[in-house]
Amino acid sequence: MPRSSESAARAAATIQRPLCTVDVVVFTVREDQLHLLLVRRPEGRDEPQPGRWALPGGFVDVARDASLEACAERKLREKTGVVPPYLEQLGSWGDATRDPRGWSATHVYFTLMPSDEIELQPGGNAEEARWWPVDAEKRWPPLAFDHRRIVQQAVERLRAKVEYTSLPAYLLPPAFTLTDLQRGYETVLGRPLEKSAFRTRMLSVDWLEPVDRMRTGNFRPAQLYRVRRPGELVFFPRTFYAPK
Amino acid sequence: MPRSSESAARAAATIQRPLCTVDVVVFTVREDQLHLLLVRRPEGRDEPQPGRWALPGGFVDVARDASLEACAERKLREKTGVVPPYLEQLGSWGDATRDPRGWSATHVYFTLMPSDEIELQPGGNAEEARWWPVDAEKRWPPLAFDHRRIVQQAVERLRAKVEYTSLPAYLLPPAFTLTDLQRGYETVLGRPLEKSAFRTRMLSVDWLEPVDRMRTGNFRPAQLYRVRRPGELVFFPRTFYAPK
DNA sequence: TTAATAGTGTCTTTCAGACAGTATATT
DNA sequence: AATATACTGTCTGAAAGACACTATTAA
Repeated sequence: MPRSSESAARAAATIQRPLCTVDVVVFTVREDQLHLLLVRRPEGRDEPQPGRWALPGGFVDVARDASLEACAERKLREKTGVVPPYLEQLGSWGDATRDPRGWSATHVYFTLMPSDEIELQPGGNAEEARWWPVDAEKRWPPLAFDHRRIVQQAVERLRAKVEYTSLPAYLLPPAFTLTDLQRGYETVLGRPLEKSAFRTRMLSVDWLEPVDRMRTGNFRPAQLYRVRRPGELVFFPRTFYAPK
Repeated sequence: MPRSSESAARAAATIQRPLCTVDVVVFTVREDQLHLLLVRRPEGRDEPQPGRWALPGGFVDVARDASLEACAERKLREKTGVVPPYLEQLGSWGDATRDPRGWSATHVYFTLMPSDEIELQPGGNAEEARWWPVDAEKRWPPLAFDHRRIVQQAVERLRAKVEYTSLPAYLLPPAFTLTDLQRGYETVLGRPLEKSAFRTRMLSVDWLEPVDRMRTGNFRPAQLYRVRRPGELVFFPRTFYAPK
């Protein structure tokens, strides 16, 4: 990969290397609203953007992290104590000015998880970690670095992909009803879906299996389902129609 | 982004940084076949993978490259002399073992271009640059690093996206007929599409405009079209149906 | 006039939207 | 029995597949 005029060994040894970080956008649903996780940066006077809210993340540690994805999983474990059921790379942002410490590239992953699994773990330095509603962007705090732009892209990608994939299943506990699942979709998309078409779509692809338990308590019991192959993503042949 | 126990300044200064590279997957169509561009790595004895075929790319140069994307554009200019009409980030691959020189992260972009615009520019060191047909994977040379895997992902992404976007327009010269465009789609997808449905789809979204010229020469003249907003990508509401 | 390519029309199929109707539990 | 929620059926509509048909040029 070095240009032919460079000696590779020299280039690898001497070329100035950008900073290399990983950030994670964590989505969940609480109280029928899509939320994402932000953490407060420490206040130390050597810190850039002290006290600002930011995506959970940090430097790749070449000694501990086998790969970018492993690094994302570590950051996530440190903040939420959870091994993500689904982790997708959103993209990379790298340029000379996004971080005052120098040319830096961040590698962003996103994940979805049921909120009741999560116990937020404040970092050793009394960092806060908090859920913020995705809508109500006006009321977000100012974000560190270019994280606002990154979050916007993540939300865009999530919404686009929910139109034709099984992504919202990862917002739910292992067993759920079709109504739960539909509410998951509707919460992410921010619009109602038609019940009959929704159920036909979900059951026409063989990715759910009924568990032999029903959800009871509220009037007529409902069939509980679970995902056949957790970790995989299912693609539907069309997007939901946009409403008129 | 550093862990709270670390001083940011110290971390930025002392943490060992991964190598940071950019690679580009360049697609084109020649003789009704999808091709991609590979370059031969130099033979110098300090070079890893000497003489192997690889994606065009190389180290990010923090002094010259304003961003990852700018770096991709530079690599491309050096190899093909072309400013890409479309450039999309495919993803990043970073781990401890993919490059013998150390922990490295590569940032991969892909692009499509009409092949007649391109004059391959061998590097100063008599590197070769060559087009390879995407099918006939068996007859590819062994690729350097993890580039085979990356190429496979790029092809997958391209084919998936062609099902519901206007991507193949970037394989064509600025003015083209609907038949040309259909052939572009068919070449990428490797299967025939139905003419009537294809034309209806293309014209139902307002992204093409007729130029007041016809393609003549071969029997009945055909209307030439151009893309209304070059650089943009159009999304169609459905994928083409998979054939039975 | 024929060959070859450009372009249209018609019928079927697939699947989502709309919405009404039936089913089964709790109270 | 009333009610709330679970689930199904039927009709419509949008866009793709299949394929036949018409249109316009060069030779």
